[in-house]
Amino acid sequence: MAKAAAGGAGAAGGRPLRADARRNRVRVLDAAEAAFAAKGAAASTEEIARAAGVGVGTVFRHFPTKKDLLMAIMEARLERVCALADALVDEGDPATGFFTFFGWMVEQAAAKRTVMDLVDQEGIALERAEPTQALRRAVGALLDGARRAGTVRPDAALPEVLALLTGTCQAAMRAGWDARLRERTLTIIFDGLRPAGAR
Amino acid sequence: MAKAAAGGAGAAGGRPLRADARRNRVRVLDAAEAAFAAKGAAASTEEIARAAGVGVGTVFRHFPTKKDLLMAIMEARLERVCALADALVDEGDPATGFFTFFGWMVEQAAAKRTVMDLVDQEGIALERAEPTQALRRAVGALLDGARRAGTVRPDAALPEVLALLTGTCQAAMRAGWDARLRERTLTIIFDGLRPAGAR
DNA sequence: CTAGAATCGGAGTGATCACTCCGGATGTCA
DNA sequence: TGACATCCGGAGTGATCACTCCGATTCTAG
Repeated sequence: MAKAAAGGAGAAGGRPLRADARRNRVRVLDAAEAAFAAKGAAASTEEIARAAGVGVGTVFRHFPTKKDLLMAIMEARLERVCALADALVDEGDPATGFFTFFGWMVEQAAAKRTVMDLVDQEGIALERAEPTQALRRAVGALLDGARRAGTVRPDAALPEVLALLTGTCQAAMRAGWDARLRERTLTIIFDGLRPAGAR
Repeated sequence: MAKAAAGGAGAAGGRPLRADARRNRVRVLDAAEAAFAAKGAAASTEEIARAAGVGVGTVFRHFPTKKDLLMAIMEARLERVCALADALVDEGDPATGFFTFFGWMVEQAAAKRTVMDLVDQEGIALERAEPTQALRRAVGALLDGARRAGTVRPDAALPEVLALLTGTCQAAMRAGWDARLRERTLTIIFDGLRPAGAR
C-alpha cells in the first residue's frame, strides 16, 4: 500500500512486472529525475516521456499522477541522503560528521533542485512520510553526536538546524552562487553553530 | 519613465489617467499584492480581477503582462523595504541597525511571500533593476556600519550576507515556522555573524 | 511457435491560464 | 447638458497541461 502510493502501480496484486515494463520504469525515473533537477516541478510529463523514449501513456501507467512520480523520485533521493547521514553516524567522527553532512547537502542543492523545494512547491505533504522521518532521525543523530563532541553548541535544536539547512539549500540554487560564496556562507553558519568561544 | 516601465500603461504620452482609471489601478494593485502574498506567483489574473472588483480586461489594460503586475508590486515592496533600511542607516544605531533589519525582513517573509521568491519563481531578471540595486546599497551600508561598530565580523561580505538573508526568508515561509523558531534560528545566524569571541 | 495477456504509444479530452477585442458605460470639458 | 474621448467588462482565443482510452505491439507461458 505504501508501495502503491509511492508509485508502484501495475504491481498492485504483487505480480512481477514484465521485462519491458521494468525497463521502461527505470527509464522514466531517470528522465524524470533529470528533468525535475533541471526545471523543478514545472517540467511537463510529455517532455519527461520524450526524454525517456516512451509515450506519455507509459509514464502515467507507472505513476498514475504527476505527484506520484515526484514523490517516487524524492523518496529515492531522500534515501540516498539518508544513507550518507547514516554512514556518517555509524562510521564518521562525531565531531565533524554533522558539518560534513551539512556542507554536502548544500553542495548538492546547487546542482539539483532540492528535495524540499519540490516538496512544498507542489504542496505535497511529505512531512509524515517515512523517509522524511528517517532523515530527520539521522540528522538528529549527527547533531547529537556533534553536540556531545563539543563542536556544536548545546542549545542548537533540530528544528532550527533544519531551517538553516533548507534555507541555505534554497539560497544555493540562486544565480551567482559558486563554491567561494558557499564556503563563506557556511563559515558564518558553522561559526554560529559552534559553542561560545570555540571558533 | 520608471513609472511607465513599472506598468504605467495608458500613460505612455504622459496624459493623466481618468479618475476611475486611477481608482481601479490602486484596487488592482492592492488585490494583486494580497493574492501574491497568499499564493505566490500562482495566483491567477482572473481571481485578482475578481478580488479587485473589476474585469480582467481592466487588469491587462493597466498591466499589459502578468510580469508587469508582478514587477510593479515587487518594486513597491522593495521601495518600502529600502525605506526602512535607509532610515536605519540615517538614524539608527550602527551597532544594531543591521540586525534589526535582518530580523524584520525575516519576520515579513513569514507573512508575505518574499520579494525574492516571486522574482526567481517567474524567472524575472530583476538583478539589474534600480530598486534592487538601491536595496543592495542600503544593506551594504547597514553591514558596513555594523562592521565598523564591531558587532559584525570584518570578513563578512555582502554576497554571503544576502545569501543568508534570502535563505532565511525562504525558510521562514515553510510550515511549522513560528516566532520561537525564528528567534532560535536568528540567534545562530547572528552569532555566526559576530566577531570571534564576541557573543 | 502460438495464443493470450500485459504493455505500449500517442491522439484526444477537459480544465486552466494569460491575454485580446469590442460594444457599452462613464468621466470630462465646453 | 451634450458630445466625445476614455475606460470598463467579460466572453472569446489559443496555448499548455495533466490525464484517459484503445488499437497496435511485445512479451511469456505452454
